Amino acid sequence: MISTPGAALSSKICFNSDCKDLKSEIPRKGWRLRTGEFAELCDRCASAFEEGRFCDTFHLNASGWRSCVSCGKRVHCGCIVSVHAFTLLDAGGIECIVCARKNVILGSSSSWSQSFLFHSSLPERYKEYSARGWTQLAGSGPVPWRQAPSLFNSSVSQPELHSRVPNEVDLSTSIDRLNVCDRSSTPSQEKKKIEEFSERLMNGNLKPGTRDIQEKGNAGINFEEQRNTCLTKFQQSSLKEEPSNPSFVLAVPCTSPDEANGQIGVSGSQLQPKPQPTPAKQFHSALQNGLDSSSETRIRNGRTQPDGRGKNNLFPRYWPKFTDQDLQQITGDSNSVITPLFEKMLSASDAGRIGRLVLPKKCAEAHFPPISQPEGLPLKVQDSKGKEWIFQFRFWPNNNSRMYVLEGVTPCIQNMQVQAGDVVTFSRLEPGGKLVMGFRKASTASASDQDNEAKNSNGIYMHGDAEMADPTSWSKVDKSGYIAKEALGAKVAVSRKRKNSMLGSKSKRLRIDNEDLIELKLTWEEAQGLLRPPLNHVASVVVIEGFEFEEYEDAPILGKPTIFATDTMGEKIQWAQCEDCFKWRRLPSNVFLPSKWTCSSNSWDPERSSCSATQELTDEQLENLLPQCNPAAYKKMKATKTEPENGDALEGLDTLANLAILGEGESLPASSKATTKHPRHRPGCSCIVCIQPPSGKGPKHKQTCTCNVCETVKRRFRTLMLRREKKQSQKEAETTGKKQQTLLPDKVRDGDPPPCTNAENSSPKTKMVATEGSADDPNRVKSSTSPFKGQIDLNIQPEREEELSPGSDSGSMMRSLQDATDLYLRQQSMLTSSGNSNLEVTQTQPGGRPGEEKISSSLNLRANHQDVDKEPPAVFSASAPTSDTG
DNA sequence: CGTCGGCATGGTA
DNA sequence: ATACCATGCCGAC
Repeated sequence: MISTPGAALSSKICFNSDCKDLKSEIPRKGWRLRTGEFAELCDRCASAFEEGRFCDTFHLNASGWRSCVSCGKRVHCGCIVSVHAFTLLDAGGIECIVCARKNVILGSSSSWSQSFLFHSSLPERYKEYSARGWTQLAGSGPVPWRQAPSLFNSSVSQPELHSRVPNEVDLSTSIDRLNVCDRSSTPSQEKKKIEEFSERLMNGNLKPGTRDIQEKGNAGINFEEQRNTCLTKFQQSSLKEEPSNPSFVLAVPCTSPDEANGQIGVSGSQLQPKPQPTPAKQFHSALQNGLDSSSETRIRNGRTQPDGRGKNNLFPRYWPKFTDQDLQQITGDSNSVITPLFEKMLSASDAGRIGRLVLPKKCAEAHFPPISQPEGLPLKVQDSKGKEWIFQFRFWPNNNSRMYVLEGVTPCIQNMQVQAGDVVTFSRLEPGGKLVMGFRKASTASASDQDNEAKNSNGIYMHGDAEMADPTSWSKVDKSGYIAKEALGAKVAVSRKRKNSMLGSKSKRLRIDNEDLIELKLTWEEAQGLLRPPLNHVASVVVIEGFEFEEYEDAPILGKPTIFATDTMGEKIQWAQCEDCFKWRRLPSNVFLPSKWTCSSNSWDPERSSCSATQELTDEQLENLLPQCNPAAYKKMKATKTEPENGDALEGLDTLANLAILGEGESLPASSKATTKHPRHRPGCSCIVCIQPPSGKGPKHKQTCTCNVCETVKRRFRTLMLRREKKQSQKEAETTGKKQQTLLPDKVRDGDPPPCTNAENSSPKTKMVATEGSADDPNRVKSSTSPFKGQIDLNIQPEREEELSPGSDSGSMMRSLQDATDLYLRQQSMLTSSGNSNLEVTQTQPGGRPGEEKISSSLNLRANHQDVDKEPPAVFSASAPTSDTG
């Protein structure tokens, strides 16, 4: 597909043989050819090339597309244009340059600094540390690394790297290379050598002269932190990037003057430059840097290992699950960047009086300084209050392996008032590379066991020191958790009061299972479907890995539930209910309503822009429009005069969304949700839905936020869209005939009530319905017909909940609304100017109790992937009645 | 006798 | 089958 260089260069035609456009007078350079010259391209192709979408544009049907083993993104590996967009992996497969670079950069930036090492007072140790400095290595050049040499040499897009002194560069990268080798493929002998070598390198960076306390026996003593060294400075410089160099943290086009091509923006990197995160949100960048950026698989499985070292090695249960609040609590200082490392649920042994915290081996090796002697090193750790502690980081030989422990943790653990079952988190604070320890109370403690934990100990992430958690900032989340706990009743009560609770590994797992016993029947997809852009906000479009996402300044909202239908003219419409008079009004299908919409806002039908105007729909029509969906919901929606929605509606939605996500293991049995299937949405999940404060309240993620949470949500959303679209296509192909039969637009006019919108079109939402039936039924996700238990009415009021039968089938209602959601999503993809409308989805919660609070969660992301637009909106089987019930 | 330190054992992934 | 890790065990103090 690439024509021969000579011919193309000499011609007036764009070098791209698939283009044939004329080059401009001053042709733009594309990739470097084997002759050394550059391909001369027309503007269009040059732009595509520079933006990294050349192969996507011109080689889509060519062979050679492969998927990045890390993020799953497809990369064209079959031409010269994209030759630098990927790197071949030792174990086979390829990794896109974004991931490859990210991993390497992560390795660099994640290098622990000695600032959290307590400097040993032992002379031997000093000898070891200082005898062989890393400058030796620096002078000897980079340690062999063959996978992605360009990753280390970029200067165009990573000026910070060049601002570093060469030694620093060599040190950081070399050590991490060593570590990468160490953790991945080197034989044990060599591994040991490398490990010790790297250890010396690391330790050589220590300053022998600074000595604060003795090596041992000082656990729990606070002290002033020591300042950093050049390695730390590197971390500072690299993480506190200049606004003009925003691409360091984000994946950047692979660019290197050392490369033959020197091209920029090959397909491996499709991220467009994003606004620089504010300093206060730098941890987002760090997170983004450290966390997976594009893999649905990884999203499903939880966060990726955020640190370069040990990446892909840690078990999911050790993956950190930090929320913004957590990070902010840790950082406090807005200039700090926090990088989650790992977390561990405290075992009885850990929390016992022995004061030994067993560290997961891979975590220890990945994130803590290498140690070659069993006595290890004293480690400085700062807790979330800013208090600093000294632990002895050491290991025991064990079965030809090592068992890493932190000794002397008892004072800290007692100080934090954590116990077995609680979770301790480790993260790194930049600048300084300080090791930060946080705690998260176990989520399932029964109230009787832990009255003092009250609402904060309900599975929503918080730090152990309860007084640190700002109650206001947690209000909504607390409510969510509170509801969850209430709804679950005794099910989730897990006693933790025994000091030596003997929470063995088995117990631990059971514990996790219990955490997941939130029988909320909403899936992530469902929750996603609830989210709408805020009103009257123009979205900024951010392109992430080739996908466009709309981002809004304000928190997303959940809009008014409407029912989509097709009128007799085949025009798509929707029915919305006035907030005041509860009459149903006909609206164009592409409009979106705020949650509190009234007739007076009905600008589309002036004649019915007042509550005094009659309703077009007859009761019968309405009845037929709704009941198939959900009698309970119908009852509610049909209600003509009940108390208006209270102001907590959105709160309730937040709660719902939180709960929904908490329960997102979806319909998996709790036991299988625990650690492997969907660790993300366990209690403590840090996904945006779980952590997002209610609309308009509390800190929000900015539209430019690139934190892992936001990125994850975006990717997930994208995947959701694709999946749904695919399903939709399949289903539509299967049921086209049926639909045609059910589409009887004239019937309504004749008095035949319109069927529920979802009656025939629930296919794309099948998966979303989910979760009905037994929680143990692995197939229930696929079922769209079984009773839809456990739904939550997002807008329900406690008073009204009483009318709802817990066992009532509101699934069809949900499906209806999901249909609407689907329509909305598709419309969003097609109608670029309709971002100011809203939908609202209503569900009922069987376990709902009067007085329970509700919150709302919101998120407004829109995937604009081409695939999403391929299919037309679903044809809704409901027709628009035109008769007026007067 | 209680605690500590180190190692061994066995369940689990 | 293996590695990991929770914790049991035991000698030293």
